[in-house]
Amino acid sequence: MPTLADVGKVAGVSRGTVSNVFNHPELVRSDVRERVEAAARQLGYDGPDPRGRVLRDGKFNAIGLMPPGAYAIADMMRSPYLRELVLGVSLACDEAGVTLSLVNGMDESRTSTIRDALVDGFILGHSVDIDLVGSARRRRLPFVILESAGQDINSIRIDGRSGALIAVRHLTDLGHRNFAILSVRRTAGPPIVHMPGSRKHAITAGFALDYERLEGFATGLAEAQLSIDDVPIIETIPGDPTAGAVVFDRAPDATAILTMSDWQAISVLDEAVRRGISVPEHVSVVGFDGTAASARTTPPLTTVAHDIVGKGRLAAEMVLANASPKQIVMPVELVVRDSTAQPRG
Amino acid sequence: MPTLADVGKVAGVSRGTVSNVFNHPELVRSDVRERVEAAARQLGYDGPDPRGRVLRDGKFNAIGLMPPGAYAIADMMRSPYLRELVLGVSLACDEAGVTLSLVNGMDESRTSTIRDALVDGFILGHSVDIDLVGSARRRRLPFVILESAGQDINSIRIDGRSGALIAVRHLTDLGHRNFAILSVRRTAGPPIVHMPGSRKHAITAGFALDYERLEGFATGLAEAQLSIDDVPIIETIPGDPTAGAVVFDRAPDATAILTMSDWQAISVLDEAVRRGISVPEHVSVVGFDGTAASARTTPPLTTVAHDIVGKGRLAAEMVLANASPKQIVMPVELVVRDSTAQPRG
DNA sequence: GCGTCTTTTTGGAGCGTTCCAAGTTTTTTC
DNA sequence: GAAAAAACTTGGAACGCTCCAAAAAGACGC
Repeated sequence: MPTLADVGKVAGVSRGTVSNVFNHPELVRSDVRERVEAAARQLGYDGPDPRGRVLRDGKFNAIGLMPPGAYAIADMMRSPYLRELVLGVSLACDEAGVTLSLVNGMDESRTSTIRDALVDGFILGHSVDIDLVGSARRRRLPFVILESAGQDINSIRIDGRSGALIAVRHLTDLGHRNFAILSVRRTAGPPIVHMPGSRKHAITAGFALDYERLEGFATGLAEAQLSIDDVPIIETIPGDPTAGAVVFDRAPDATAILTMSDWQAISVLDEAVRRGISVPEHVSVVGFDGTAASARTTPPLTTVAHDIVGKGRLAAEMVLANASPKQIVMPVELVVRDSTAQPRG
Repeated sequence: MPTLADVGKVAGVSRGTVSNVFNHPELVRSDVRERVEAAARQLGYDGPDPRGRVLRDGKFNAIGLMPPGAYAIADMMRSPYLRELVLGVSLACDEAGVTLSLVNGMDESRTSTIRDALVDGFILGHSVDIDLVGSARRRRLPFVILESAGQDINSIRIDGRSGALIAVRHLTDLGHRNFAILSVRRTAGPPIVHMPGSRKHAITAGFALDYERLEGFATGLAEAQLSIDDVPIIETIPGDPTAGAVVFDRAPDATAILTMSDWQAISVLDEAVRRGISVPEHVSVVGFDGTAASARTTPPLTTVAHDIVGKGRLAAEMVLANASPKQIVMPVELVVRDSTAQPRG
């Protein structure tokens, strides 16, 4: 493969001039420029090799996005939530003319991914086991971590506690007394069921966000003289298609199902159709996230919404701006649609 | 920032040995390894800088995906079709441990994107105006182009002609005689309406796929003694939310609407709801692509389906394998659901 | 202990570019 | 037509790494 220097030799000019022909043509006299271009054509040289540029400039013009938890990059296309997050990130990347690299990071390999990715900054979804923040720090690149707090680092998270609280209040106001909670399992594996009595207070390890939401649920239930300890809690990975079935099997008496993502709520809705259970007549369902998908289900989903696209965009902008660390908490809001109603008689 | 050489100096060993500690630790005696690791810790050196590695190895361990037509990378999250395509690509990337770079390419900048992207190969969605193939060739990297033919290059396309044909046959078999066609506009801009009589034979520039499909429609109509020249043809960009409205406004007598993507068909379905037109009682609608979304609409969409995820996966595998050029044509199949029925009396 | 074989370590070469201060040529001005 | 100013070109330095052939060190057998 010809290089800048080869072209220069043929055209009888220096490397620097050839470089200028491609990058700053206005600095080169036109006859020289033409000679260089002719030489380049003759050698089949099509402009500076990005590899050399990267070393010299030290920049990749790309940011990396790593999915949270046990997700692979393919899951970012499947999850309604992640899809909107990626949309927001890509909007900012489009504007900044920067490439978006979807970097994989299943568990152990996450840290090596961080070490080796060809990016100028990261957006990290949080992981349970791994010291992502430490790895990211060591790489000395700007980064934002989502749904996780931390001093002196960029983070964006939602107010999960309030979100959970308003969801429960909405349902208790409607008169519900029998709940089930569909919580998130953050590691790969089958659903975990915690029935009342048969469990410790603490639930399987999750993200900070998950504990917060559980707390919010507990507070809301307590306000209605109910205890979360009497509520079945089922944990599934977000895309688990069996989530709905497990809920109906293990909590048949619930009149209200609280979930931690729209994706899970959709699974519940699908299973309800399969079993001839009608929503909201027999059972009320509340989603979480407020994805576009939640507005298009049958019935449209009541959900705890936040601006996912805006979150993704903001995350990308923070990475790109590389300013001093900020911790941002995004507000949530209950969007009431048709999947919740008073319990029957 | 410390470098390999700095670490070597502190540990009293050569650069090569430090490199081995990080990349081939089994080649280094353990006491030396520990000394090097200590030196690295002391200097805050966290492993070889990927910039140097890229220059030396000449590989990026990434493939680039460029969206077709006037799409930006954000649109890949919006379009049901592209979303599945990206899913397929990312599945193959996950398996190969390769990063997926979403590279932008609005029109003129596409070729420079190809020149500069930090990837080992490309998957290109076709573009109308630009000589993508030429640029990709010059970069001398393996690439696949989608929905576009070409000698001596990798390409994957669907059999659009047959797809269009079976869609029309399905509708004429049901007894439909009044059609409208919702075609694709491949450049940015508002809908273009071609009414019978007021148009030339040729339609606005599109992809090869679009012409093929128009041909297939024409053939199918001719089989039923109908002429495509009597059919209103409306061209919209795929995500245009007004597509449905334009169709109903300009082709109010149609009992059957042929589209070129599920996304457009969904827009028609939405507009039908808004106007109180019921599908399939008042009007039949056929989608194209066979996305997962098409199975979840109300009513579920009859559509010309192909294996989009498989296509994306295959494209990535071809790029990764870098074998001799293949031209692949994928079969299509009519999936009959509930959006088509006999026309009313 | 000495030669032989094996395991480790070394340091030069090269990957292709861009920057920049210094040098050279061309143009302008009087 | 010479001096000054402007325009253009040059080539060394640096970016940080990995490979590899050769050198050095260590292990082993007798």
